[in-house]
Amino acid sequence: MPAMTCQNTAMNQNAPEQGLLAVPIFQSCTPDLLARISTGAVTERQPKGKILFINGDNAASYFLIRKGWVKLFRETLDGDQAVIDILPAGHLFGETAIFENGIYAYSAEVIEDAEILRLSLPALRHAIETDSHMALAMLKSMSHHRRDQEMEIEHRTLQSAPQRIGCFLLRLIDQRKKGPITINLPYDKTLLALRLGMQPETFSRALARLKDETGMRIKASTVEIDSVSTLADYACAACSSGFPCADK
Amino acid sequence: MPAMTCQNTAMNQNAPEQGLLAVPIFQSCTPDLLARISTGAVTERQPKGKILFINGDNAASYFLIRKGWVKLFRETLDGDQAVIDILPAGHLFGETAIFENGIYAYSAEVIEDAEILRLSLPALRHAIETDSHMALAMLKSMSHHRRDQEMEIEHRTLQSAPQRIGCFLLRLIDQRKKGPITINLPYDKTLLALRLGMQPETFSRALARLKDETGMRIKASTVEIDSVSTLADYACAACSSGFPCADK
DNA sequence: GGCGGAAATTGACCGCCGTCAAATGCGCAG
DNA sequence: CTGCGCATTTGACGGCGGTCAATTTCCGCC
Repeated sequence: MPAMTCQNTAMNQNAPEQGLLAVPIFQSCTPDLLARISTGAVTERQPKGKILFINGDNAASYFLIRKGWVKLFRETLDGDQAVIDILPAGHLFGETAIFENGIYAYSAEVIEDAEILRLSLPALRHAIETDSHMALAMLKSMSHHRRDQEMEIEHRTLQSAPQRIGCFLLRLIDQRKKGPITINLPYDKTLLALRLGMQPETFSRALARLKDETGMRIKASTVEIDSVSTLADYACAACSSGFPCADK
Repeated sequence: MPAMTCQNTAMNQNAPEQGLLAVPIFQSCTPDLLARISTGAVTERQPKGKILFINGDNAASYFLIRKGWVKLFRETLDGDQAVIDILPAGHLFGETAIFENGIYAYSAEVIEDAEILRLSLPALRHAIETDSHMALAMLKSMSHHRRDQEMEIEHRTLQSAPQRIGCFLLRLIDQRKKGPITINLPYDKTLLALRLGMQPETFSRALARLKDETGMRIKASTVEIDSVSTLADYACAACSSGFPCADK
C-alpha cells in the first residue's frame, strides 16, 4: 500500500519535527532529512523527579526538551553529586552517546515538570554519517560546547562564589541594556548552587554578599539590578573574557 | 614530467606527513588526503618561552607537537592565568579556531624546547567540509575532549588538592600493573600545580600530604608508588568514574 | 668546584567555603 | 485556618587552600 507511506504517525505524535528547526544542529536540515530524523519520535510528559536514564545505560534515544528543565549529573563513589548542566527548553541531551559507544556518560533527571521529545539515536547517527551538513553542524555545536566548558573551568578556578553568581546573572541577561533590569531565577536556589559548584548555604551567603557589593535588590527569586555595568565590573574582573562573557 | 608528481617538497620539509597518522583525527586518512593536508606544512624549532599565538589572534595555522611541551592558557583582566591544558608530543592545538570564526580562543606558549609542525588551517577546513571521514574523526575527537573537560570540572569541584595530584599520577600510568611503579613528573612542579588548578605552594604541601596518606616515596621529580590500588582508593573516592579514570 | 638564579619548600596567617545544626519562611493540603 | 514538609537562611566552627615572605634546594654555567 504505497499510499500509506505518508502515514498518520506524524499526526499521532503531535508533529514531532515542530521546533526541531530551532535547534542549532538541525537548522540547515532539509524537510526531508528532518522527517527522517524525527521518524518514530514521541513526545513524553515527565514529572519532576523522573530519572530519564543513568550513567552507563545503553542509549537508544536522545532527547529534546520542549518544556521544563532537566539536570545532567554524575555520582561519585562516596555519594556526592556533580552537576554537569541544567538545561531549559530548546536544548538537546543524550546525543553525545553516539560517540561514547552508545552508552550515556551521565544521568538525566527532570527537575521541573517537562515535555520531552524522544528521538532515535541511530537515525541521528545515520544523518551525521551521510549528510555532511549535519556533521558540520554537529561539529560547530560541539565546538561551542567545548568553549563553554573551558569557561566553566576557568570560572570555577578563578572566580569567588559571589562573582560566579554575578556572572551567572549576567548571562541570563543577553540584552545589552544598561538600565535597571529585573531577573527571575530560572529554578530553585539549591539547584542553582549545585549548578555553580557550591553548597546551598554558601550560595545563600554569597548572594547576600553580592547584593551588598553591587547594590542589587533581592526578593525571593527576583533580582533587581540597577546598573549592569557595576555588576559586570565586579563579576568579570577575574575572568578572561570580560563582559559580555563568552560562555553560553 | 609526470614522474615529478612525487616531488621533493616532502623531503624539503622533512616529510611533514610523517607522524600525522599517529594523530587520531588523521588515522583514517588516505595518503592522498594526507598529502593535501600537509601541503605547505613546515617544522619549526621553538625555544622554551616562545609565545606561538595569543587569544584573539587571527588563525591561519594549527599545530602538531613533535617534541617538547606546549601550554594553552588565557589571561584574566586582573592578571591571573588560567591554564587550559598542557600538551605533550603527538597532540594538535589551534585547530578549534576553525569553529571560532578563525580566531584563536586561547594563547599558546612553548614550555619545553619544542619541534612543532605548522599546518594550514584552510586545508584542514576544506578536508573536513569535503571528506565525511574527516568530519567524523573530528567529531569523535571533540567528543572525547568534551568528556575530558567534564571530568576536569568534576575533579576540580569534588576532589581535594592531594586527591587531584593522585588522580593525575594515576593517569600517567596507563598500565594496569599492581606492583611498585616509578614515575617521572613530566614537567616542572610550578606548571603542574597550575595545570591542576592550584598554587605552587599548595601543590608542594598537597604532595607531601599525599605521600603521608598513601605511603609513596618522592625524590625531586621522581615518584615511587608501591601500591597503585592504595593510591587509587585514596584519589578516586571523590570521583564518579572510579579507577581507572575516564579522563585522558 | 663555586656561583647565581630559579624552583621548591616551609612558616605564618587568614579568608573563603564546607559542614552540622537550628531557626525561619513559604507553599500546599487537609 | 492550621499544620506539615521542604526550601532557605542564619549561626558557629573548622579546615583547606591562597598569599606573602623567608629559606633551602636544585641545576646550569662559568
